[in-house]
Amino acid sequence: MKLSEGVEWAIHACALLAAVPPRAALPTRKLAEFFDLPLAYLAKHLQRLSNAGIVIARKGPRGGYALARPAREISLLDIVEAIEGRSPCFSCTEIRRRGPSGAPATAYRRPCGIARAMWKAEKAWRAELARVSLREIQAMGLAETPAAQVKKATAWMETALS
Amino acid sequence: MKLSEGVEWAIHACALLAAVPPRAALPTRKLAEFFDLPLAYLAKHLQRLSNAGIVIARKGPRGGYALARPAREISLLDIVEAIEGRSPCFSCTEIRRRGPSGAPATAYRRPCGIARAMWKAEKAWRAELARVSLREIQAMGLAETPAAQVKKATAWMETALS
DNA sequence: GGCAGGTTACTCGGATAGCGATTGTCCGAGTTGATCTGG
DNA sequence: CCAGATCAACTCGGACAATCGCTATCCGAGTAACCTGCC
Repeated sequence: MKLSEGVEWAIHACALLAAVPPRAALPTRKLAEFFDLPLAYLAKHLQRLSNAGIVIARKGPRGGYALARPAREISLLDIVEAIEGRSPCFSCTEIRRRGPSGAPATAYRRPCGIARAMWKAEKAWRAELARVSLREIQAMGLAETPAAQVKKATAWMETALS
Repeated sequence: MKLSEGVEWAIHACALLAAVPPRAALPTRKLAEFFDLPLAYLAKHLQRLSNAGIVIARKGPRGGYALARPAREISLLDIVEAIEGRSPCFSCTEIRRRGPSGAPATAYRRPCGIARAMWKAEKAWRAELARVSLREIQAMGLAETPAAQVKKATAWMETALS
């Protein structure tokens, strides 16, 4: 039960993309430089985000990635699902049917109670993630980062886009 | 982001142990037989439950496993954590400190906002799992299983304990 | 008949291989911007 | 000086290895019941 670290990378990357001016794009190379992460592997995660329709890719010179929607309309859940997949964490293998006191599927009217409980908890988790938007994440980051670092980042962004 | 199937096995096993009369114990062999699961692998998970103090192991003839506490005092969270571990799903590697606009740890007063959001969602998930007790799981299973199967299971249990 | 000791069989527990998924990496396809040439 | 075609560099995208954790298994340690022999 461990989320891949790619989730963390993807969220940070999206948060940075939220700060990119409209009509501009940030290439993988620059993103990797900003976070000091391995370029090739970060590219793989950005590719996932692209496939999920969260970011838009632009090829060629002056190309790169940009958010596909306003930051307010992107939730943490969107990003997590893009990286980790949309399949449920808990998969019911219908153990109750097996063994000496089991019965064929037709005998059971409702899904397994254990699975229902697990799925309910999972739903609560997803709901909490869906509630927080990338916009809020970005705002939090700006508010809680030392002013000196924010200035550095702003300057870096300008040189990266020029 | 996938829970190991051992979690499902452990919960089913605990639910069955909840039906065992007081002072009696059910060995791994019988549990594996009841669910038609590989004995050696199921044993590994029961071992985890034992280490976590959820079940009590009794060695020797007429030995086996029994719940360490009343079913009402065992939550799904206890079982999940016993199998999957107690470490948080999302681990923050402090990406914000890295790269050209990073700063040493002392510059940041609060934990990373992304980590806080992820942990909050995780907390909601855990809370939901902690809310449902093994007692409820057992009751659900009894209520929703066809009467014929319940009778079979009861008979099986008597022969298993004799 | 009761009791003590030894035996036996049954149980758990940790240490040990195999495999799939995540991690990590690479080069080719595609596109855009700049350049160069001719009018 | 301008327009068009060419070129070249930069970008993403999917295909390809390596490593780690989950899956699966085994045999040894320990214990409680049982059986036997003796008192």
